[in-house]
Amino acid sequence: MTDTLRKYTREKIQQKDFDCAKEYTLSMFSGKYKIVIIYHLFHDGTMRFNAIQRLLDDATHKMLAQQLKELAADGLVTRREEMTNNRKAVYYSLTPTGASLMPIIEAMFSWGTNRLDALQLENNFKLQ
Amino acid sequence: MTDTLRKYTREKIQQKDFDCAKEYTLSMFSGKYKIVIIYHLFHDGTMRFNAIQRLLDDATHKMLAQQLKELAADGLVTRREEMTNNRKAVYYSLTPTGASLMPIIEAMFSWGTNRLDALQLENNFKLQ
DNA sequence: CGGTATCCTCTTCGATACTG
DNA sequence: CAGTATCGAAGAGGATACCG
Repeated sequence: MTDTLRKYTREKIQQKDFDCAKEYTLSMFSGKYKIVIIYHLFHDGTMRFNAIQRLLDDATHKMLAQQLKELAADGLVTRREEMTNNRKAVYYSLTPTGASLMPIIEAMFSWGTNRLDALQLENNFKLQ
Repeated sequence: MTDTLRKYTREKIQQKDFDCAKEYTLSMFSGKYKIVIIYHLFHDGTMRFNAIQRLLDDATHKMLAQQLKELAADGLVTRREEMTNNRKAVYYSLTPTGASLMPIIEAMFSWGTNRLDALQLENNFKLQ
């Protein structure tokens, strides 16, 4: 439903119905690879398309392009194109809006880490 | 990819690969209606299946049942069955683990609210 | 009342190939 | 190098019906 959610909230908002704030936020980063892209752009700074793809070795070319396009459309990421002797280089970087999602992503990281620790403890108890 | 993500992180974790903490957290509440269910169970307390469905008037019976089952499997929600003169009543409530997601959900709500306000301001500027 | 199974449709996503 | 188009397979999700 990832993209369905994005379309859904966009439509609601266009119809001046703003009663979907949490769903809207969720739709910002629930696309495939989006959290990781944001996370890396925040920590490593501006990156080229290929550099991002190398970080996400299981991401297909098509999917990555699509996700970056959506992130740009949502104002979380900027795209800068550069031509150096007939070679196109495209640089992506996080906007302030995109960076403002980091506290939430960090919170998700730390919740997940704690939760996984707790689950492991439970399992160890069971195994004893 | 909602459910795909849930399966993906579950598999990684079973293979003792815990390098997916944020994705794991995301998979906890990115199913259809899950944030809203958690939100309501937190604010309104224990509820019966039908009460939850009435709150989510566009949710189909099947989807709601499925999402509640997943939430229970993930330890975010508990299910309590009660038989009163041949009538089954099922009560759902949030576990402490489920409740511990609320700060993240609140953060998503407030990020979304701020962002939507900012976008409206931008539009007003454009229209002037 | 609450849960599940079946069927059917629309969307997602990967592989591949083609453009500038 | 980066982006897009096409095609096919898998998944999501609604409608409906049936079980306890």
